[in-house]
Amino acid sequence: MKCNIKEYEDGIIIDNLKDFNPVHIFDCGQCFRWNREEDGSYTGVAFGKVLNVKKEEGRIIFTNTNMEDFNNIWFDYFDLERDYGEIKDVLSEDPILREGIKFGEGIRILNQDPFETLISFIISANNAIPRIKKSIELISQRYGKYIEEFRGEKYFAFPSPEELSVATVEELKECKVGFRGKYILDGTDNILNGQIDLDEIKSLSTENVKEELMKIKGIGDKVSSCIALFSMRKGDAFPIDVWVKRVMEYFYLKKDTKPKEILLFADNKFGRYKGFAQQYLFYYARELGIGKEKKQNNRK
DNA sequence: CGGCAGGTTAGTC
DNA sequence: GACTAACCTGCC
Repeated sequence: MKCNIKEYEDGIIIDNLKDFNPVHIFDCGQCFRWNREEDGSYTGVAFGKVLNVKKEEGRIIFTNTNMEDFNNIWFDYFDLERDYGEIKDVLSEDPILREGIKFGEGIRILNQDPFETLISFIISANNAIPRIKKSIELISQRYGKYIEEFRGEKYFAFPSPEELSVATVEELKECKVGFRGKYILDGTDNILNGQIDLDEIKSLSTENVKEELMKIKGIGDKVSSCIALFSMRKGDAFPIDVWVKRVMEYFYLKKDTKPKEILLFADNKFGRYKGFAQQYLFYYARELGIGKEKKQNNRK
């Protein structure tokens, strides 16, 4: 990478970091523990650390960290070794995606902790983002380790499988997970007793990763694709939620289409980068307000 | 305040 | 194999 990384008293500053837009990274549904501060920066928790991220005059400022943590955790977490220029070049061959890339400029797919991602996306099923965030926060407060206070807020790590295994369905209900409590426990069980080894399945093909993950109750096609894409470097995973379905039908298929067929189409069209394509399309859809035409009285 | 959003399961055909 | 009601909570 040709960018300039400097350490300062409370963190790291990077000049000339291409393809890094905090808004698009944190606001595209891939992560749930990042929150916007009043100054426009984002504070979040990952791998037991609290970090603040801000883009200012083309520089990226990582606050509350140091060179060691940056190298050991954040470099990989933010997928900084990946050349998004190459991905954008390939995807730009499609004229629709060329437009989408403009709106989603600076998006990166994070490499998150697999267990946290697994539980988070079990919670995401049939759920809305603010509620998902709330549940994950409550679970972290209740079962995770206290990390520190940052700008007046207390931060907790997401629990390990061991820490979460003491939970009961009743307790999880208090964390607002609704009917998903039993799925969370089934997932935790499967990881704890070694039925599914997340580090091991990482090396499988996307299709086989999904198959392994779907052995867990509450994990189907969409959720397993999200876990593969957002925590296991499976850039060819293509999670199809209602929004992706709408976007794909609107731009390409022009008619009601089953997820299986959408996946097939995406595979032909975008190939090994279809996971990234999905992220860019999401922004294009948002910009154009696709899906809102039926109910105009929406936000924004 | 009733209606609705949102993936997966489990049941029915 | 395809189709669909039910699941829980918060927001409109």
